[in-house]
Amino acid sequence: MEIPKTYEPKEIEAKWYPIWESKGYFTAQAKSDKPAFCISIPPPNVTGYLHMGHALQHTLMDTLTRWRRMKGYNALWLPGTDHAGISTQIVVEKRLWEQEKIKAKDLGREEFERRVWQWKEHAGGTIQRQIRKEGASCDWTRERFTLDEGLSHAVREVFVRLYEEGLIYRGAYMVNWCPKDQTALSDLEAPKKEVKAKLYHISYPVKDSDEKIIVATTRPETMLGDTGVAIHPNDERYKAYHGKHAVLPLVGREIPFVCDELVEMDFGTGVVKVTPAHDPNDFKMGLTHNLAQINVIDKFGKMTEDAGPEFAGLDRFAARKLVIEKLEAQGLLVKIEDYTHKVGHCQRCDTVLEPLISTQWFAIMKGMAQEAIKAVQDGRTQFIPENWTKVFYDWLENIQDWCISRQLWWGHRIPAWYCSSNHINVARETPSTCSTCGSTELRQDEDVLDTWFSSALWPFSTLGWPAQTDDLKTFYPTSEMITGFDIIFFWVARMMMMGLKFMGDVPFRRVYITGLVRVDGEKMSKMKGNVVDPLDVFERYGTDAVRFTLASSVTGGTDVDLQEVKKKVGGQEIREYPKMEAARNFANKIWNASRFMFMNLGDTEFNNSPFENASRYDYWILSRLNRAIDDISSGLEQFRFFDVTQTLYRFFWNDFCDWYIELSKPVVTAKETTPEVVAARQRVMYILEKSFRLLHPVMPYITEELWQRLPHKGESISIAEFPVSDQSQINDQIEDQMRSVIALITKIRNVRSEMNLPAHEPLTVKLGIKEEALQKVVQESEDAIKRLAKVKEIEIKPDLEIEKFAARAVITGIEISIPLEGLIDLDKERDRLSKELAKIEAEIEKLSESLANPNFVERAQPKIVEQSRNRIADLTSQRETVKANLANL
RNA sequence: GGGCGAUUAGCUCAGUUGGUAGAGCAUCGGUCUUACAAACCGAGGGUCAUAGGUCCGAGUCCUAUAUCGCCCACCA
Repeated sequence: MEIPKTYEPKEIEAKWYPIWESKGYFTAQAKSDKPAFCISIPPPNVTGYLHMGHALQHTLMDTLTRWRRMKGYNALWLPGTDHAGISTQIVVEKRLWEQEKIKAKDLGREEFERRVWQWKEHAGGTIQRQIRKEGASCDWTRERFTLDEGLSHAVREVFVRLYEEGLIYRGAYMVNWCPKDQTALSDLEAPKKEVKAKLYHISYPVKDSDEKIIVATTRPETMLGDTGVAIHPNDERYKAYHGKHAVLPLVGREIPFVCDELVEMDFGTGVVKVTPAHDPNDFKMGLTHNLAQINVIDKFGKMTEDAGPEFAGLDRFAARKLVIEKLEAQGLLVKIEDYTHKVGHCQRCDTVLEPLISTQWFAIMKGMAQEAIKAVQDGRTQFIPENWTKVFYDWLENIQDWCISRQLWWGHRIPAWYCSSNHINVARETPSTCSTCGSTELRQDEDVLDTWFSSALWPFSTLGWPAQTDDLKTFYPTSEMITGFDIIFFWVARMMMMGLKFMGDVPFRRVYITGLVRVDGEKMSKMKGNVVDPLDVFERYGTDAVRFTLASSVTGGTDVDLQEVKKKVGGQEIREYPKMEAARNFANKIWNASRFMFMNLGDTEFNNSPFENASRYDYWILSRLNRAIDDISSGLEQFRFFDVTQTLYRFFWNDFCDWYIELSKPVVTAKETTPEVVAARQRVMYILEKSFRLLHPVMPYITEELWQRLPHKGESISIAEFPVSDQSQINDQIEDQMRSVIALITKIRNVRSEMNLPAHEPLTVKLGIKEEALQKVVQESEDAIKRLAKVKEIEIKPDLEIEKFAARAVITGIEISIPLEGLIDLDKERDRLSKELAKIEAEIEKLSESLANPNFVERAQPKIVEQSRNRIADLTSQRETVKANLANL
């Protein structure tokens, strides 16, 4: 069979995915006797592109899904996309403007919606194609989109039920308003950012008095809407003002002093101006003290008529300047300080948000939040790593009502209709008459729901809810949720609440929270130019290699850091990723080990139990294999992806390639095909085949390709059984024995290298081995030692006599002498032995210190004490040997 | 202001009931040994951030401190 010398992933990857998909390997059964396993994908933006964060999470999800599928689960990885309200709408609006100079408003709602669908059809599908490239074993027959008919149905059902229960209400409250995007936002979409600003101290005259009080504000323009001045009820300094009024400068309005505990006496002067219409705190105080709400800023961020003729129409920031100028002119500006504080910004467009009072829909989350907390407390859902649990609790404990309406056109329209008398009709189906007054003139609410509202239903809406489908019965609760910490509140918490509310059970059993993918410790950003495009690196290193890299970078849920090395090639800068190179090399190693086997296979048939009457090293690799199976399985169970990949790497490269293949070579490559030779080939094939299956969840493409080339019949490794370990094949004794053989070979090589001996000159080696069993082991491994350490003659005795011109070494249980008449450099040998002696003595000293301590001997575990004694005995004998050899030089 | 995480070899990171510090990459030396130079063989390199404490014994547990990073919060 022709097989190239290096692994070329491109064609192989392109070949397999369509086969997997068309054969239906990833299609789960709605009803099955097998245990169910399900992961719902965190739906990416329908018009989005794959980034490294997806690649990371999808790799983990795919690895887990493939593993479970191979273990015989009815495994479902359910894919889909999110309509992503604001961001999609913004993208389409921008395109319309750039390409056609049309504003959305001019198109009208229906036409605009049609255009977005059009754009979705056109640009959509990209992300799905890219997910396929990752090798993701999603069940595309069950793909969902949040604006699907089915999901929209679920959204409506949930909205109506919550409304009927009084958990959704409509009202005029203060919300975060984005003057650019023209919509309300939830608190989560309004991250606070530190801003360098000024703190303006303004003096307000007290009515019927010559006194003035000083207030401090970062937003002087809002003073035009002040309707009160607040002080702390216990503040002695201002007791005299209780019940009095201040006269608002520039406006002349008389505004009352109010007492409120929200005021911090220690901050500034302890006096706060109160603008109920433009600050969340002031809004609350306004309600408490019945203060008027005067809107002086509109939804575009411009001053209103109520701000007065001089200010009306001005931008809020221009108004700020003008207010300051005027106050200064009147001598009412006391001072301006530099001040750094946090200001809410739009998550999408970074515009400084304006707190505004507006009529919106809200969901009351407190009760549901408590249920979600309980579900985690009693272990129905588990966070991994565990420390996210606390973050989750803290947020839910302090949850506020969720503003769920958005002033957008792209999304699930709120199922509320108003008659001409503004009676509210919330209904599953479009009503024809008002349920309150019977009016037939109904208009639907213009707003849509927050994107996250539909996402919150994702784990059950995608399985067919509210219909009681087989899918829903089989796969809910889903098994694992894998996502980033950045959407724990946006999404995970809300799924928990909605799942518990509407399904009566948690949406998933475990949540694995991943970190961020960084480059050289930095967040990726277009500005920095350090964005890594997954498709680009798939192309350059192979998808399997990138997957392996990502999986191996996942440790305790901490961030994944890709190192980057910049190289100039022909004046062009190329960015390389050493970890990916290493993983590519690993893939190449797998390729070449397989190549070795295929080259020597002939017409050898596959044998499921080729380990009858085999050699020690055969049983050794079998033991190593079974140990690896255990480690990999428990690692996958516990999301310990680093351990999984490391075990795969070490088992395959170090144990299998470096030792087993080398040890097997003479038999496997023999020209004559005796039954022993056939058996040896079958053993290599057996180990290799199991290795492919172990590797497959992480590296699906290369393993499928190679597995298919094996002589046995199997449809696809995707649906092959994941190896199960056989404890009876794990053999500590044999592993110990092989450790000695390996140590011996390594030591001889080491001496050769250290003594600068010719690389190819076969050596004669004398070994002093007292223990009979070990003697036997070494004797039986003579051929291997000769070949792998380049030795022509081995002599084994219980003790070695002193010899003048020889390099001497010692390992546990074995004394080594390599006669080097004429080749030896005595000074060099003396140096080498002295160093060795120093090492041994240092260890002896450490051990004897603890053994000399009676407390250690009494209190330490007996096992540990015994180990120390054995070790020290071994070291002491080694020391004597080295000393004697040194003295003889 | 609260909370969380990190600090181990030049770099990136492992280190699961406390019991002689590990890997990959990089470095140095040697090899085309017919699977693989994207390879093989060998070597060097760490007072585990600092200071205390518990313990026979601490990278691992406790308490402070420092530096970095992240999250949450209604001091205008």
